[in-house]
Formats: sequence, C-alpha cells, structure tokens
Amino acid sequence: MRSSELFYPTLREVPSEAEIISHQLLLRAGFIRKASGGVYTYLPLAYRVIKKIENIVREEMDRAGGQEVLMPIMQPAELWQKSGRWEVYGDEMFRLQDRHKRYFALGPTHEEIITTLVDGDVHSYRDLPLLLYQIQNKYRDEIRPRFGLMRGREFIMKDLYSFDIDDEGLDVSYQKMYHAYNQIFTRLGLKYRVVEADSGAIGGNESHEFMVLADSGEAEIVYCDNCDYAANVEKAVCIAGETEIDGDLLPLEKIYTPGQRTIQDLTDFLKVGKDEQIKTLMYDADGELIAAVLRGDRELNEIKLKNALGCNELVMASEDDVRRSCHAGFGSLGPVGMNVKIYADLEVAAMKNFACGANEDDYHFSNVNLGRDFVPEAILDIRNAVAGDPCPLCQEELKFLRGIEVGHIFKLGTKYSSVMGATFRDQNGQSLPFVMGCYGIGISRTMAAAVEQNSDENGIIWPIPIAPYHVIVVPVNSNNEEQMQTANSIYQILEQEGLEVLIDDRDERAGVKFKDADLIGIPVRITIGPKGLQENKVEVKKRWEKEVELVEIDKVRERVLDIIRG
RNA sequence: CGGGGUGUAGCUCAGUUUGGUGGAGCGCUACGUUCGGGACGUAGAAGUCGCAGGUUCAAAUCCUGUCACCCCGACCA
Repeated sequence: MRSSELFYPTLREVPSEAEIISHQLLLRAGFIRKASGGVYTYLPLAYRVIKKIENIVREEMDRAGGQEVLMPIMQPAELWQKSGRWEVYGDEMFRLQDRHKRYFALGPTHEEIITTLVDGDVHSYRDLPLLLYQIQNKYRDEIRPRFGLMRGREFIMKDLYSFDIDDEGLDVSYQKMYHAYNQIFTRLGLKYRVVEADSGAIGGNESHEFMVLADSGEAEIVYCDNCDYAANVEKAVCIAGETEIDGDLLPLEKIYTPGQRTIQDLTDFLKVGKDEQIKTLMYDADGELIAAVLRGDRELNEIKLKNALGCNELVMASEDDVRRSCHAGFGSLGPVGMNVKIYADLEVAAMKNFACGANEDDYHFSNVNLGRDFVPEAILDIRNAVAGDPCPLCQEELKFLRGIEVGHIFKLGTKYSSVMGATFRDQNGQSLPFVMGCYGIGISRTMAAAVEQNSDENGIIWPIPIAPYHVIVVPVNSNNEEQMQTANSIYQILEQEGLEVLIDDRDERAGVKFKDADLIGIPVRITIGPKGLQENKVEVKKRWEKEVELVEIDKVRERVLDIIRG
C-alpha cells in the first residue's frame, strides 16, 4: 500500500477530548474518529487491526469446536420479556419501535436469541455439546461512556455460547474456552492475567476475567506472587485473620460525642484508631432494612454482601428510613441494640473493645464486643481486600495491579434455558434444560488495550501479530529516483513474501515520514537514504528499539522475515 | 443521576471579566527555495463564535433555555 493513497489522517496535536493514551493515539494516528459519545468509526488502519484480532479469535474459537454464526442486532422485545430481562436490563438497553409500535432492543448481548434458536432446532442430547459464536457490534447505553474505545456504547464483541447436557459437559466446554482464551491473548502479544471474577448480572456461578495489564485499567486485580491466586477485587476472598479474643473485655461505655459523625471525626475526638472502630452501613435488601458492620478503615464490598444475602436488589438505605428504624441518623449508628439483621465482617469478630455509634444522635459506645453486646445474624466476608492481606490460598501477602477487562467467561448453568423453556431429550427421553456457558471478548476494547500497553512518547508500538502493516518502507526523498527504485524493489520483494508493507511515497520531508511511521506504530521501518545507498545498504529499525541496523540490500528480505516471523 | 468543566477556522487555543467591524499557531491551496526526525518565504481560502430566544442603537461577550462533548462520583455512617 502506498502511503500517498492510504486514508490515515494524522494529527500533530492531541485532541482535547482524549484523556487516556490509547484514545489520544488512536485519534492522532488516524485510526478512529468519533461519530457520537462512545460511538466510533474505524478508519482503514484500525479496521486492519480489528480484523487481525478477529481472525486470531476466530481461529481459536474454531479450533475449540466453535461454529461461527451471525445473529441479529435488532431483537424483538418478546424474547427479552420471556427471559424477564426486558425490565431487569433497564436504561442500559437501547430500545426502539417499528412502524407498528412493536418494541425491539439493540442487542447488548445474545443469550435470548441464541437460547431460542437452539431450543427450536436442537432436540436431542445426541446434538450436544454445541458451541456457537459470532463477532459483531453490541449496543449498551452505558451510564458514562468513556476513554474512547475503552467503554463505548457501540463496540465489537465476540460472544460464544455453549450448550451441554449437564454440569460435567459444561465444565469441559468451559475448560476449552479457558484454554482458547489463553491462546488468544498470548497470540495477540499482550501481557494479561486471568482472574477469578464475580459473575454479576449475567448470572451463573463460575467466572473468570482476562485482564490486560495497564495502569489506566478500570479494574483492580488482587494477586499473589507466591501462588497462582488472582482475582478481581470485587471477588477477592478475605480470610479471617487471627481470632484472638483473649484479654479483658472492658465494660461497655456510652460517650457523649456532639457533632461527631465520621470515622475520622471519631478518630480525632476519642483518640482511637480507625481500626479500633467499626462502621455500620444500612442497606435496603429487597425491601428489608439490614445493617452491615465492618472495621472503620475498611470498605464494604457490596457485591459480596449482595451475593451473601442472595437478594436481587441492594441499595443504600435512605437517612429517613434509617432514622425511623434506628432512631438515629447516619454517623451515630451501631449494632448494639439495633432491631434489624446485622451482618458482620469476619474481621469484626476478631476485634474487641471497639467503638461505634450508639443509635442515638451525638452518642457513641466504646468497649463494644461482638457476642456480648450484639449478636450478628451472620459473620461474613463482606469487605474489599487491600494490599497486604493474606492470600486465601497460601497466606502470603496479596498485591494489587490494574487491568482492562478484555475477556470474560461464565458458567450460566440453566439460568436462561429454564426461564425460557429451552430443553432437549436425554437418553431416557426425559426433557432437560440446556446447561449453558457464555464467553465474551471485547474486540475493539482489545485494540485499545493493546495501545494502552504498547506505546512510547512517539506513538503506538503495535505487537507484530496485530500490527496494521508489518513493515513501512521510507525513501528519505521521494523525488530521488535511485531511492524510489530501491524502495519499490524492496517493497515488492517483501510483499511477495506475504508481508504487509506500506511504502511512504509521499512528497514529504524525511522528518514528517519518520514521525508518522512512529505514530502509527508499524513494527519495522526500512529507511532508504543517500548515505546507505553509497554502500548498497538500507536501514532497518524496530519500532520498539532505538538502534538502527545497516543491512545490505540483498539481505533485507531475510532480515525482515527474521524479525517479523521470529 | 449528582457534581465540575468545555463548545470560537480541519486541529490546538486566545478574545468573554469591562458589549463597539472575529484573532494566532499548526493544517489546507498556489508559487519559489529547501530536503535524514513534524522546513522557510510570499500570496490565498477558510468561522451563521454549539443552537434557540431575550436585553441593547449594537452581543462571541450580558440574561434565559437547550443541545453536544469531556472529567469526577456511591469511601459516606
């Protein structure tokens, strides 16, 4: 491809709308342009990258036994009503009406469609397992689309759905996908980590996320250097510390604490550490008021609490509700004498003589003890893990990283098949719901994540497997016949080898060509200039290294193949 | 949804406080010089100042409304 004909409008300055590096560089390098908030056009360079990612994904899905299909983006409301998600999905689903006022959804995901499809045409255990996937646009009206391709309202996703006879079959399908995903992200040339995850709204009981490591990632990863443990912080297990309740339990004391509301207030006022207090958080769990108590310096993990309670909706209680039930406002709450169910974090059970609100405005208790002064409904793991916590597997200290979630696999079980009545006949002629799994990869997000992980001050540095072109040939002066001839001949030789080559034939100064080549991140640059030509040599430069190699012209083919093919 | 910010030429921004004929740099077009890390000169094109109302002799500037874009946010008990 000739640069003079390629549509890649590069920008010299950083567009003001872009905050993170991948967004800035994809805009500057002429890969993407915004059509609307969270909605982008992929220009030629970007689309080449997208197709390369897709093809690697496709190959691994096919290898794992998947069959590619293409389902509709526009989905009838009835299917969503049948699964119950027409209501549940809420504002995040784009909805539209046809001329007959019938409702449709723009597919945010495809469980409803695929379950209906398979139910209609698969009737026997003999036809299972079945793994179907597609790669297409997904639509989610995110609360806050942001960071360019990182969180869009329209994005490209690969989604595979597995259908099995039973849980053992699902385990096999899940393992296949787990393995395929590792193959994919390894082949893409990205540094990533697999973590245990919460299965969230999609449902199901086992789930892993594939995280590309990057400081700008929205997800926090907890991991252990000593063993394989790694989890999303949402999921990371906190184990009970040493429970040491020995020592004297001091008598409960009520203290006048005018105007003291926050943990920090109390720390200053009572001169007690945050780890010697507990905080009490009131929640509305499916309409029932409950209290969660944890150490003053900890954060509640709502997902853990919600999972532990098994409730559908968990929201913070309003101050009015709290006052009605506990006769005190936020800031003076505590578990002692409270007439709602109390769920205590594991750590609270290991504390003694701690301070907390007295359920009376402007009063707190000190020397409170669990068991003596209040009895919780349950003692649970409901806090967020923090750096330094012991690993739940090996007790070594846990560490933290940030990551971008690019893949997520779930065991769904019969969650969808049973509500939608999707069944097959087993060996005994019995009707059973399909046991399902679903497995997603954010294709467009993966492209952004790759940039996030691979760039320098000059621009993008594409990993070779997904680079839009492998090589860029740069004649220093396009008006010099000898240079252009050499450039063209190298260009042809490399293309004949099956490499994807760009030749910068533009009538631009060398500096401009170099800047653009760096910006768009082509892995190998071949520079043809007067100095080299005198010795019958050209320069070969790897985008990720500073040094330039001088290579004899008839050895260029070999040298470049060596770099690209490894 | 709450909070904050920004909309002026293709891009980055000044001008708005204190109303009085819309600017710069880059990019673009033409010509000339230049030609190994975003060249220089000359000439030129380019903007209903996000949109709609209002105030005023006069609005990019003041007022009201509205739209779009960006950032932050359940750390609180």
